[in-house]
Amino acid sequence: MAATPKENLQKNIKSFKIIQSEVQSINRVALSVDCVIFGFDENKLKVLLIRSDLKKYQSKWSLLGDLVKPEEDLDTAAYYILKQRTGLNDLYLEQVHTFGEVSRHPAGRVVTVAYCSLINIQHHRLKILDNELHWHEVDNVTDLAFDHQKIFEACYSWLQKRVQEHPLGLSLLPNKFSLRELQNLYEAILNIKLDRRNFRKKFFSMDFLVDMGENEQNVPHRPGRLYKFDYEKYEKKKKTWSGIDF
Amino acid sequence: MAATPKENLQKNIKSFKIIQSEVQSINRVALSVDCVIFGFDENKLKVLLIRSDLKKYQSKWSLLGDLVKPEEDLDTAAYYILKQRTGLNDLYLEQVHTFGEVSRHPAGRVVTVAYCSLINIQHHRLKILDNELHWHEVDNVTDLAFDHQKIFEACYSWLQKRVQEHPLGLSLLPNKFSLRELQNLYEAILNIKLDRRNFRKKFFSMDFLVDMGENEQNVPHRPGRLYKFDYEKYEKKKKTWSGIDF
DNA sequence: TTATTTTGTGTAAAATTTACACATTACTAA
DNA sequence: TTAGTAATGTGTAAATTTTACACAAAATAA
Repeated sequence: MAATPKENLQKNIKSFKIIQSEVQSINRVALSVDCVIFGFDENKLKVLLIRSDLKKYQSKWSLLGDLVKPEEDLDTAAYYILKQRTGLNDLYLEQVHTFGEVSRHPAGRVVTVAYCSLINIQHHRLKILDNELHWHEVDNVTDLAFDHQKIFEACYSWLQKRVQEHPLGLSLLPNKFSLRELQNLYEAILNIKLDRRNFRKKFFSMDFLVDMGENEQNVPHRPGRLYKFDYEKYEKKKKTWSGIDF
Repeated sequence: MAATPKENLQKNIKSFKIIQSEVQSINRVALSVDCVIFGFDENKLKVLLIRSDLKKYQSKWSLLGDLVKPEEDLDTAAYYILKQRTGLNDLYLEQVHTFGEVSRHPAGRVVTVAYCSLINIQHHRLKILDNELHWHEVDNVTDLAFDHQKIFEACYSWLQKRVQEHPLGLSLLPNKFSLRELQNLYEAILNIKLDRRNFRKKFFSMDFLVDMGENEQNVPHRPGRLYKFDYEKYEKKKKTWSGIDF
């Protein structure tokens, strides 16, 4: 059934005109941010979870999140959660996706913006350990509260793709790292084995690693060279064309 | 200054516990979706814009968007805008990013979720033409209303990256297309020139093009072969590893 | 029938990716 | 001190992919 011209006009007006009265009216929803915080320890990729304290999700694990306040930017809200828990410092944070299914949250309509963060577990000791906050191996993460499993998996997939084209993964390592550590990191994130010689060749040829002139300490075998990543150089060189391929 | 244990506890409780009273309280914001709708015509990449009718943004162009209703999924809201304007049909829609700066909208706090859509201009005639709704060449898009310029540019960059790894661009073409049309499309989106022979070789080697056994009609020169894209085959073959490179 | 325009095709060179093995270094334990 | 252990560091050949590039064939228009 075709709409009358009048109906069309009404639709039309609603569709592009966001006016103050509507913004202030009941057309509002609660907005939260949820952070998928990755760490790397014992050659395992880990994620930071907390015990949900909603009865409905009793005993289930959940991501760290909070409501966004009306006077708070989204990114700010996400940083705040990280700061609270880990004490901030050169951490990597990026928005991944927004989840807005009507009934995703038991307390009512809550739209959540998912952020992915990568932190170095050694450098950032956890600050508040209530509710059993701790690191979980990603392989063991199942059955999270709410739709957090879905959010977690979206962020994990995002990370696996993203580390292949961007050096964000290095945020999981100490500033000085050996090539073996770097390779372990990639193998853990991507869940594959890589050839050691080709991995080195690849990274050296990208030419972003700076030789620190130091070796590893306290390893029960020949120590590896330590490098740092030259982010400045990387920023200058960013490439836009990588070829059509799917 | 360090927080007291009590302060810490309060922070902590706030940080993971989203309770009903909070959801229903003033901790709410208006939520909108904005669609960056791309089309392809006359070998140019185009985007669908409407004239803003807010006085503050008089004479400026803006994206198509609307408030999300409390009982409406995000994706649904985005689809609805497209349906309204173009009459729906096999269109491509994907969420790109959420923009939530506190003062991005003059009517108050409005967080907006940006979607990118690709439609075939021939197949979808515009339905409602008020407010000078029409297609603009992407090169001429400047100075949009609100933060829409930023949103547009984010979606355009996203598209340029995305077409290199996903066949979404084909949504901009008719079902049957020639390789020249396909190449023109890629050249328009990426704003580069591609070698014709290598472009064909690449696409044929991916092996997703199905020869329709037909040729172009009514061209003033040798007509090209027509192909369609085999999405099913593509879905089966999706690859996960493309190699570290940045 | 001739001129014009665009399609369709192959090959050689360069660059990149892959597979693969052995000597070196440092620590540990006898 | 010496032998064993465990990981580092390195090069090359083959395979694959990417790039650069030119000419004959097909259809239309004059």
